[in-house]
Amino acid sequence: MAAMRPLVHPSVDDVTVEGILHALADPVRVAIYAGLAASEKGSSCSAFLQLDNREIPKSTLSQHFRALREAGLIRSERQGVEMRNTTRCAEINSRFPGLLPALMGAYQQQLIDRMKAAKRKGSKAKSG
Amino acid sequence: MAAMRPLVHPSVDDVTVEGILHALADPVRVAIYAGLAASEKGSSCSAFLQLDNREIPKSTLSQHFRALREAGLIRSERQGVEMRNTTRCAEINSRFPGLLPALMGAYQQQLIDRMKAAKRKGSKAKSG
DNA sequence: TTCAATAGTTCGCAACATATGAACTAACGA
DNA sequence: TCGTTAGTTCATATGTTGCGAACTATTGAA
Repeated sequence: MAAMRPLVHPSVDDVTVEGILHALADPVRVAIYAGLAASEKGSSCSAFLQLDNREIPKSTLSQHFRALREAGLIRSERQGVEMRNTTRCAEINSRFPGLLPALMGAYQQQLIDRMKAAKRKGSKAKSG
Repeated sequence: MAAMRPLVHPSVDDVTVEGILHALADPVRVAIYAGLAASEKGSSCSAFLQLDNREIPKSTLSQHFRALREAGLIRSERQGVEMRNTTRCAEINSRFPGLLPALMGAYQQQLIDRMKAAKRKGSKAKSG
């Protein structure tokens, strides 16, 4: 028992904006997506078990990958004992031009702002 | 009893990308936001009780406005017996340049694609 | 004042979603 | 066949959402 059905990848025409936004409204999933986008040949799931100094349980991680997959943001294919995950950003970019760059750019901006804020606070209070 | 506390509007510096995406991952809220963006002097809540040929219960509508407000996307102020809701898109645009246009543009694209698909289907099956 | 009308909010609960430990499947190599 | 590594599924506890009913707030009569 416990079926282990094949992975679902929507066609690019079935990808929805609300699906993308929902998937990328979660910081963990954004970090995963950004990591995949940065790596040239994709990454396994377990590459993200430790993320941003935080332990992610692997069942949780599996759910996050599923969310990204079913939103159409990534493609996952088995490669031996592990999974090769890659972004589908080219496809999505051709359907919704500029959406993903804008999203990721805003997250990047937010990260910069937060680092600046942390630095300000750090110099004010000497040592957290 | 039943407190009716004052409306919460985050400062623009406290607006988060994940908050915006979560708020705009809901088609009803997107329709509201788009409606507000289109109207010159803002709209009341009840202007959206009927939306896209669908009845929205007013308690539900109230929650949607709250979600948009607390994500920092709109500002609501009482004006007599009703509420004046306006977008905060200028503020957000200066913090996350291009994010909102990209989002709304993608939704617009999706709408166009759906209309095209419906037309195709309509001419194939004569009268769906 | 008191009453009614209009516009939103809050409450309570049912339905749905999410996070995670435990138990599982799947591929590989010894 | 067994062990190992990688990921999925299940059960469940906890969180979130949708909506009817009951409430608050403001205005405008009477």
